[in-house]
Amino acid sequence: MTGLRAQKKADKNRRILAAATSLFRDVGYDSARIEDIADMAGVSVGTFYNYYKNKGDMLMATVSMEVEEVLTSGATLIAHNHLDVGRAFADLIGKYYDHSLTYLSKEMWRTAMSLSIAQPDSPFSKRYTALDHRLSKQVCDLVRNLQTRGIVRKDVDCDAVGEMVFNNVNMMFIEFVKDEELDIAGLKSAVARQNAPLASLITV
Amino acid sequence: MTGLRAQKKADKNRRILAAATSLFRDVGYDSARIEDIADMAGVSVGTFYNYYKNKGDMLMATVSMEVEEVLTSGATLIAHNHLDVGRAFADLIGKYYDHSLTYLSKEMWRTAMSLSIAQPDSPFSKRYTALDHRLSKQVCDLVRNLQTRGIVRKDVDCDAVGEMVFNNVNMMFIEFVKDEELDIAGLKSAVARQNAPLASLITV
DNA sequence: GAAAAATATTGAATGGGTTCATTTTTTGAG
DNA sequence: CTCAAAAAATGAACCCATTCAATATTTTTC
Repeated sequence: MTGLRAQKKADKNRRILAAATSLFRDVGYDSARIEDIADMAGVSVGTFYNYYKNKGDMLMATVSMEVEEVLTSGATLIAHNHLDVGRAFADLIGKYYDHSLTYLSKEMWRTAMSLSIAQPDSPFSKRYTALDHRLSKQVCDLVRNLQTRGIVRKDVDCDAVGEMVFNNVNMMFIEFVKDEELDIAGLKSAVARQNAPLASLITV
Repeated sequence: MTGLRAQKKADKNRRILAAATSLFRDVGYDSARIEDIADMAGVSVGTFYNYYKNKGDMLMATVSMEVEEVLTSGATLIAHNHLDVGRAFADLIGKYYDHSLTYLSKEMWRTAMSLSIAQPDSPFSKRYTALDHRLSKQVCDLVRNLQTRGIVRKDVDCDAVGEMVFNNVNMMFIEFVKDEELDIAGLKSAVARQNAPLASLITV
């Protein structure tokens, strides 16, 4: 009657998540063995697999959290009354990039991206891709908002522009996580430079 | 005195390459076991590893061939006297996409991309990234060429535009290889639509 | 409250990429 | 031709993620 089962389950889930997060950050994703995670969580290897489909699935919990928060913070920003297209892009993209390393390391991002490309039919990839699309839509929404408010030319295809800007943001982020040397400031300024022509030309 | 050693080496290398290419295409990259490749080539597993650093390294031979040919065919196209920016983009990008599945399957592309992100310090990734940069430069060159010939506005940053267009091409290609349903015609038209605003606005 | 059913845990076994100590082959000097 | 050194080939052993049949625990039924 206590829901003992559910209680234990929740507890174990918490312990496994904590152990994995800690080890991923500590020794890196690749070096964190399932056995180590299970040991640290006080369960067996088999139990780990009852809670998570596989090692990559573990990452999604964290990736998901990271991106959901990014989306939320982006949504509030879109409502602002931006006066300048380039500035608006920089603000939104800045929010994305600034938040990106809150829960995930570069290595964890690389692994997540790598998995989502390598196994596109896995639930992992599906979820990752869905998050990407929501981010892309958000950039499109920003462009549409600017157009409605008369800042962007009436004759531009907002989705086309939004998707192009987002794809560029994404690709540059891949380059960023591939190189431990690069920092967020450099990333931002490179993207701002790339955005400049488009931003200025679509401005009324 | 015959250079017997060198001769055998070249022969084995050829046999391993042929076996791997054939199996990757036939049963897919993941299902092709090193043991199978070695068997088909008539060598031992250990010998495979004397010739290729690892399984992913095998792919690079093919990826490299594919991209080198794409670069060559792109280079001749840049010299043409394009009159329309959108058309010029579509022609170059079309060449890239049309050639992309000559030697590689979508699965092989996914694996190659996935590896290049997951292990950025590996020789594999370095080579892959270098090829990507050359492609990006080629798009920049096209924009510069159009600007020199008075078709693109004098005040645009050709590299910024070129990089943005290429990054979008690349990201869309990732989406393409992630989904076995998508075809090249659809890919081309989606990218053309995304390019349209930028192409029209940078035109004199 | 005892037995049956449902659910969860376990760790040894599996599979495939990669390594490495040992063996075989080739080369070149005498 | 002979033999020692160099180069190449070999496959059993290793590492880890993942699976699964056996075991243990919790819940439900009567």
